Amino acid sequence: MSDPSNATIAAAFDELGDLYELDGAVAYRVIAYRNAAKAVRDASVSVSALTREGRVTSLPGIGKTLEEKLRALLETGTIPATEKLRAKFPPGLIDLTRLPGLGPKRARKLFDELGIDSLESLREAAEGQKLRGVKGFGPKFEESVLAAFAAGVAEKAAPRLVLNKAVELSDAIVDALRAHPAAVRVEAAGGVRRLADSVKDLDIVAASEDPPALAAALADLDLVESASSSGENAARARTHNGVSIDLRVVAPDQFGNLLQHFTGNKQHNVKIRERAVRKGLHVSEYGILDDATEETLRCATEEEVYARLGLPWIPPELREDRGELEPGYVVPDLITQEQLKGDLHCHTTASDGRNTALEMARGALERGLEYVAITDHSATHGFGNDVSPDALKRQIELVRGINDQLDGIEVLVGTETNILPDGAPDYDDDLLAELDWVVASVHTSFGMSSAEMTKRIVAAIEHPWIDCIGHLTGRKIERRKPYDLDADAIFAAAAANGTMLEINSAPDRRDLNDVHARAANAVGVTIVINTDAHGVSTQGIARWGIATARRAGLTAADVANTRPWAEFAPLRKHARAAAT
DNA sequence: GCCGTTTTCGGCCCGACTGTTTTCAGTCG
Repeated sequence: MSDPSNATIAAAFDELGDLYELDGAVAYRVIAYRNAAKAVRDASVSVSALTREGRVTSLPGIGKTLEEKLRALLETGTIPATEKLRAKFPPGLIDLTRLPGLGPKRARKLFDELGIDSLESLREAAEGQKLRGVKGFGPKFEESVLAAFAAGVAEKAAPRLVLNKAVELSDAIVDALRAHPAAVRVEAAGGVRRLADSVKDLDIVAASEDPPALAAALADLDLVESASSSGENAARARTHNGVSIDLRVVAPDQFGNLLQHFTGNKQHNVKIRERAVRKGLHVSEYGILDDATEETLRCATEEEVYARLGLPWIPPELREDRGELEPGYVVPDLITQEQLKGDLHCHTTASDGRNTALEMARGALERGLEYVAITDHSATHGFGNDVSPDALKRQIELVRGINDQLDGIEVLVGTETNILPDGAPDYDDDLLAELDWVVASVHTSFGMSSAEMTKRIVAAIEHPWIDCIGHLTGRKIERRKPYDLDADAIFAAAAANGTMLEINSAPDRRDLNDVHARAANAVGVTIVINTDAHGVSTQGIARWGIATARRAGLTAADVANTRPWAEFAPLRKHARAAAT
């Protein structure tokens, strides 16, 4: 049995939090488990390893009790308290809380008094008008339950929107509202502003001298299917494709407070308010109340909000309570897309791309890059998109010719070679040696154990001609889980071998993710940000890789392909091997 | 259940809405 991953441990703590909540534990105990789950999820090292080393209580929110539970999980594969509570509450009980207006307390009450233990039994009770018999429940609740079932809310968890789709929609709404005469300022907030992997809904904030007019304007947008206003200064809407939008409007002199509040994330805000309370200050979306003067400071800008709290302005991408509020934290000068000088991973018509190598090279040049690597899929890729060894030899000639012909950009010939299950690339070493640059990626056999997958990737990292590992975990955001691997071991091997790890910029990959990128950087791995573009039209997607790098706190100096070609070139294994 | 410039106990963020209530607990963002 291999050690549980951080994701597995975090899920176990979340489940225990849910179970304690159903059990009626004091709220702070439940919060403690949720906080611990977050700390584990955000940890840049293996929590299993920390536990074995006796250092796990150094993580914020993990004390002696949770350490004990972690030890039990490692030794027996389960936590006794979890087993006990699972026996007490049917698994379907948690599902009930997916319904609007039904939280753990009320779900528990329905279970105790009516024996409701699943979505199905809840539906039957609502249809039979049995719910109104329970104190605190009435006909309106029965109606809302049936409406939720009719809308399909109960059947599946609400889908989350991958960031690029969310940004596209959010931009359209923000632009439309800005055009309204009552608008003074309109900005996207929430996960869109933090450039999270995906978002649940869109949060939009605005400043206006006439809030109701702007709230009403949201309902009139073409892309809005239905809208309801809740209060004069707020509106909630749904788009035709089912995305929820929350709009909040305040006076211009409070806009900074509102923007800060709705940018979040929740943990960041909670920590900010907890710190503020110790200074006699109370932070809300309307202002900062000072106990000493009983006056509320309204802030037109976010900078004022943070300054009043004795903090530097923190870029939204870093507002995740991952250390950015700790004393002495220095806000890094985060990398920007304009600082990228090269792209080391893209495809052409030789494999599954839509444009030729010449077109991709020109596209990169037009985007201001100094170097680009042509890296088509390798011999065993399949789907009819593989490049045989002979075809790769022809590709070498072709790309070398393009490089001679194009001024202003270095065009490298490379490959994205498959990492076979035994860790070997699928071209001969002699052929790989002829290339300028080799990315190696896992495209098959995702289901290996963590130990096997780690061994496989480390073998690739140790290969003399593999310069870089592509999309390390294979995740597809909201569609496919990352494969199991020991990230710490892989980062150590990459640092030791001088093998680079990419942040793949495909908006549904962003792999390395933010947590991994931070951890890899911390142990000295050389990181590059690549587009993996399959056509000229998507060569701009580096913005999503940049977003992940910023969320990881990386600066230009932390990312190798911000360097000019003359400085980047010698960092490649291909250059180092040629020099010896 | 965690934690400390309120330090080993007694605290632990903010505001709004909802449906059900006679004053509010629970839920949500």
